[in-house]
Amino acid sequence: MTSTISETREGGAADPPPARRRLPQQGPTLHDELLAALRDYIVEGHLADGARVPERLLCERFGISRTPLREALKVLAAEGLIDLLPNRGARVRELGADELRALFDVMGGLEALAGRLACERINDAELAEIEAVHHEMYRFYLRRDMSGYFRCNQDIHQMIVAAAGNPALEATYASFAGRIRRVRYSANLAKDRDRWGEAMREHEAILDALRRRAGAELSDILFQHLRNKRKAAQAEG
Amino acid sequence: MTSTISETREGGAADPPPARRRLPQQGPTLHDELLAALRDYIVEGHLADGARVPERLLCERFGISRTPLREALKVLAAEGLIDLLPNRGARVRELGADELRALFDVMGGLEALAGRLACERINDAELAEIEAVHHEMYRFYLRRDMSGYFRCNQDIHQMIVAAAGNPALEATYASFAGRIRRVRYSANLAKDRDRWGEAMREHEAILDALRRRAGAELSDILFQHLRNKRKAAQAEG
DNA sequence: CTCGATCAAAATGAATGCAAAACAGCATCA
DNA sequence: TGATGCTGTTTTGCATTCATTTTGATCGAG
Repeated sequence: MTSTISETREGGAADPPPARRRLPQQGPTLHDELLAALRDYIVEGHLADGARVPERLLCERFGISRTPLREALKVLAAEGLIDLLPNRGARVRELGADELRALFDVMGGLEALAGRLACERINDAELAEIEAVHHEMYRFYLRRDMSGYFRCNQDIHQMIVAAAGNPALEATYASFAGRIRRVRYSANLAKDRDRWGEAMREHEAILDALRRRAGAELSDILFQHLRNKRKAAQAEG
Repeated sequence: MTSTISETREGGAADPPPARRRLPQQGPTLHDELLAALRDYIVEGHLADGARVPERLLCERFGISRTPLREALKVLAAEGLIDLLPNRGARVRELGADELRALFDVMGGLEALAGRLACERINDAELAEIEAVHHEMYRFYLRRDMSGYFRCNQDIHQMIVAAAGNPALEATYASFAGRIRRVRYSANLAKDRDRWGEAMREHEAILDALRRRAGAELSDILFQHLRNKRKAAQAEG
């Protein structure tokens, strides 16, 4: 990621503007890079919930003027990552339990759709890839390696969405995933051994339905899978 | 709609800026109104497919400067209504057959989700409302009144989405509906008597599943319903 | 006559400037 | 002592300005 936009480090806030480079705007637009950088910055959780997002500060941090920053903020507001209060600046959107549930349900619906579409298009090679990751995930499960398990888990869901071959779906899914990722729902499966096993069984069912190209069935499983995931995450607050 | 933003009429383009009023920014933000106005303007199809969207012109039309307009354009680009080519301005996004199919599929997935959620929450009063519109639609069908039929049809789908009680879903659904509405898919049911009857039967099934609160089943029906709708629309291109 | 290069005009991307609104601190008063 | 009104500062929203790129046209060569 050799981006033009680079965050100056977080700790020392008293940096003089680091001599803005004036490279001749080669390929990608400055605005787009800034947008992506800001989105990552927020999704990664560097800003506290409900925290003000002062323009001035971010301008200095990213070394740009207010105009492109404000454009990016409008887009992020439209995406639902921040709230834009008139004359009162931007705040990181806080997610109440209800909103979080709503987002999870939409994620479930999107995955359900992805599963249905994937059953129509997926070929054996793609399926084999997913199966490979699935087995890797199973090994992590046996070893009780949560971080590895999570990584595989996320990869599988992402691969199903990709297998749907629907760019609009993929983009929407990514957007919702970002909104949810902000939340620290440490769905701590280690403390809930039952849920972990249940999730593993659900994944077996997912793969089985996918192998059989059973679209409607896979759709249901995926939606319920997300539901259960949400419940496990919220139960533990 | 007594909006601050009002389009000057379309025909005469040689209007001098109509003495911009400087009211003290009362309630709603100027930017938001502009955004909504522009979105409507594009969704309503006032701009040809792939047409350039010249900033200057729109600035004069809406009586504002380029800054808020450009902010709105960024948002619309993020929503997928327009393409923003670097240094080459904005163009109304053209939808090829593939993209249109992808959008329809997502709409189908969203409606499927809405149906599932609606089955969990809907009460008898809401159900009765939908049934009322359904019967009204049936009367339009018997009279072969397409425009009335379409209106009811759209209302029903909207009501199902609303009954899901999920703001995020509702917003996403509205966004996709706007993107699709741009397309002139005159799903001319008059010419395809069979499809019209079939659609009517599908709606009967939808209502039946909703009455029985059969979420998964309704989900399938709605997705297939959208699929068939798309096929009918595209068959006639 | 067609194709390519050069140059003026327009449009875009970003920065700066300015007026209005919100915020913070202090003084005043009940 | 606590609430309230005033004032200076900061922040936001929009307009304007500047630099760069694209666009269109004219001219010339093959």
